[in-house]
Amino acid sequence: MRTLYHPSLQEMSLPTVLYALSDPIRLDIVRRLAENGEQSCGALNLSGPKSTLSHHFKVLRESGVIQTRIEGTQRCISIRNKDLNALFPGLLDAVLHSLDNKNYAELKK
Amino acid sequence: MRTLYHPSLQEMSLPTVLYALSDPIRLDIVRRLAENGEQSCGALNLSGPKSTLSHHFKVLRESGVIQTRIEGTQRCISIRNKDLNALFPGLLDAVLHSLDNKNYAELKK
DNA sequence: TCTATTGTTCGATTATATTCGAATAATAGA
DNA sequence: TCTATTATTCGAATATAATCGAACAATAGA
Repeated sequence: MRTLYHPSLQEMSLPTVLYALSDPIRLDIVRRLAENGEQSCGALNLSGPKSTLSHHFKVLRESGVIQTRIEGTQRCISIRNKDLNALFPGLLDAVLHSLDNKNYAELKK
Repeated sequence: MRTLYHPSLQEMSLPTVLYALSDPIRLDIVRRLAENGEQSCGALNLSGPKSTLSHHFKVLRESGVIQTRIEGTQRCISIRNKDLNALFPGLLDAVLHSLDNKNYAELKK
């Protein structure tokens, strides 16, 4: 828990990023971060067991989609916009716009 | 084998499409289809066991990424461009451009 | 120092995916 | 009808991922 792994640009890959984004809960996290900017994990106000959410934060972080900044007892997470756009231009925007474009009832349960 | 399932627009979802695209082999298939248009499975000239490749074709098809047209003993597959762009505007282009943008050595083995 | 807060990590269970040989299906052509 | 071609499906083995309670870690504040 001391240090949290973040991949370098070289370590990031498209399949891994797409995989991280292929889960409704994780998409929901990314959408909230895109709307409201950096937030602590708790501030996202997600439902479900903490350990499950922590797992999803980890998948997103280790794929390079988000970064985690430690501040006291909190973990402030945000989207790695710059890095994502450098490697995969337009991808994140397309994903976020698609979320607006379509109904994802499974995200709202 | 008589009929091959294709999801309707309503049945397609972003997580499922992203998942289908999150595999190097499947990304390779999509890239080849984007470059050369509709082709029979065999014409793609992919390496590896047929049953494995057939599995990947199925994942792509059942997610809505590709469509399969039966012609004799062959299966002609192509990207569902129109449907993908209607539901997830810009997503496929971003994925394809990302493939050009970055090196994916793991695709070339 | 004690306690509350905020998350992570561990470990076990369950679920889902991947892989690929063998069998099968459908068709074309001789 | 027989055979080759093309690809899917089956089934079993292996691998990977999701879930979540319980234990743990780190810090803030009283």
